[in-house]
Amino acid sequence: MVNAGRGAGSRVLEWETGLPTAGEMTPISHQLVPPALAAAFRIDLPSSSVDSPTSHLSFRVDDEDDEDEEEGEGEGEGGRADNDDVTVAGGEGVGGGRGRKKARMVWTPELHHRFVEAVAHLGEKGAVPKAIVQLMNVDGLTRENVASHLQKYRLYLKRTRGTATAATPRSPAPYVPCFGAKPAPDTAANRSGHCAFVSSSPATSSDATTTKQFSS
DNA sequence: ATCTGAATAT
DNA sequence: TATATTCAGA
Repeated sequence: MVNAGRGAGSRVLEWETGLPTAGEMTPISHQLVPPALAAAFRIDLPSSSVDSPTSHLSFRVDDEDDEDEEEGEGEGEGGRADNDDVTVAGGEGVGGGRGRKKARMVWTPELHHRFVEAVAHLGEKGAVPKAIVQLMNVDGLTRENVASHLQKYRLYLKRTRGTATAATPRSPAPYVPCFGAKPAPDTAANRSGHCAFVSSSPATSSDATTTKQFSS
């Protein structure tokens, strides 16, 4: 019931402009099993029940000093507070930073989501790495990281639009092209227009690997 | 100096 | 293979 009519093209314009706001459509953290019900059934949940959308915004980097790349599964965060600041793992973050080398950055879905939102709010015009990095406010994230990802992002958008001859049965494209809209005004309040996150991956249970970057 | 595109590396 | 990092050009 998604693809119904494909005759009117101008209808898409309205669709783009009438997109819901982020806060209006962020119930991604919907719990399949309510705590009360779980308690009633004595179901043992992983532990985390309510997690904020922008709480654990931190990407893990794989430290590959030697040639040993064997990592264990590190899972289990305990305390969580209203941390709006995003931090990056692998380095100190602020201050001097004496870090190490440059590990491979892992663009976690949440991090990528922030990236997409930043780009969407900046607009096609001001979607420059510098602005994105500053808007994201991610400690540890450098422009190179964003630039690289931005390149991929643009390519993905181009691909999605270029392949429009009949149909696209190859890539369902989990993301919705945000480029093309957003005039990027300076003083005007950016309100309408948001990147719709159509995740068509219900996942069996607890799957955090829903967003698999832009695959071909 | 920053941004974009392509090549390379893992 | 895919993704991230790095190089090189505008």
